[in-house]
Amino acid sequence: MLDTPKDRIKREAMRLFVEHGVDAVSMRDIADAVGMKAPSLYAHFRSREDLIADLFYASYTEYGRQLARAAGVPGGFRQQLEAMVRVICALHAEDELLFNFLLLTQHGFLRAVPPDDCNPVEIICQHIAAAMEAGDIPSGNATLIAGAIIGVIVQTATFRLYRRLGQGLADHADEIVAICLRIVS
Amino acid sequence: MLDTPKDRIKREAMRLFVEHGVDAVSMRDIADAVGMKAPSLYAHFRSREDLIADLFYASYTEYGRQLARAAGVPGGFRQQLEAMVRVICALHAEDELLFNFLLLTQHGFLRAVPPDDCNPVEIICQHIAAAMEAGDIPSGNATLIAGAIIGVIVQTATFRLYRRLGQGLADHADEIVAICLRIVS
DNA sequence: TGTACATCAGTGAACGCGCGTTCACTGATGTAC
DNA sequence: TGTACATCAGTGAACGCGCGTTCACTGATGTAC
Repeated sequence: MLDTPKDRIKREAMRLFVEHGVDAVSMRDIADAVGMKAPSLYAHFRSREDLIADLFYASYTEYGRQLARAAGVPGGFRQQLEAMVRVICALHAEDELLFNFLLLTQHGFLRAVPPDDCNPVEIICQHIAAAMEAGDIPSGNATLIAGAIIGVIVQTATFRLYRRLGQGLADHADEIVAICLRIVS
Repeated sequence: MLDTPKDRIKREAMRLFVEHGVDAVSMRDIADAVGMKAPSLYAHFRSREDLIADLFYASYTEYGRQLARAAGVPGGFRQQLEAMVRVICALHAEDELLFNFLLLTQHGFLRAVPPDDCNPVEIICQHIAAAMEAGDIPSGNATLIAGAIIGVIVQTATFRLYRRLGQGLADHADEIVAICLRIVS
């Protein structure tokens, strides 16, 4: 079950997209990487766009679900923020390719992503706003603070992608948590 | 001198790239927007790639120069950091289209950008490292701290791009400066 | 066991299309005498 | 002033190419009797 043709297509497509950019990779390129011919891909995905959207949205909403679960840990807001940051770091360590794919393709999709309960950005924004309302952190522009926290994480992943950092997010988790806590202080 | 054909081509190309994504815009699209036919573009740029690279690198290194100048203000490290953050906010206000273009296309170019004196990321990294050496801020992983600061700014611009924030960077400059100072505290 | 048939992942050949780019040409503008 | 010529931004038509996708077909595998 771990290596169905469909899974292999998804993995190789993701690898090529990260390596060369989504638009530089053709259906023939993907098929080659999997060891198939291009028409065979259409037995598994209705179209190229379908394949890409499947890769993006499935992963993005899964990230949202994991984040929502972490946000539900007992304790005060700072414990919840720490749990959220750590789960993102863990997701990066678990599948860096997937994380990088989301990082690189985000701008092609974010316009179309609905701001629902599985949207990671929305989840963080709402938790910051709630913490401000509850008086757990100094009040201010919740969206701006949420953006700052997301920015710290995303840019660290970007630095890792471009080899400015020698280790992944998980190896810097303590420092990233500390920075995020300073932002909400 | 402000409206040569070449300048109009650059501006319309940038607008279309930001609006639809670089790969979704053809030379014919750009020519249409300018009111020309596609072959005319080749009187001004040797190729499509040349046009895009020109747009990106010229702007990116110009940002680097402005940042380097801001970093040279007299005073301690915190004054310099504030000056750098404010100049980026000002650049955003001055030409939001250009800023967004750099934001959206960065991943297509960052692999190829040389880490020289005009690279904005490099400038910030080096200033943070120097401040740590000098004991102006607590020592730690300079690259990580630099990434955090860059992340705060970049993500704020991203939130603005996707209309999560109603105002540009310049209108939030005070808050962004405050967050960045907290990061290096 | 052998035969007929259903299933289905994968293929080879072909399609129409839009792309980046080339090139001979046009037509307006400036210059020489 | 008028005529001949140079310059040069812009154009119409055409090119070869690689793209996403379709479709009739293959060939291996499983099932029925």
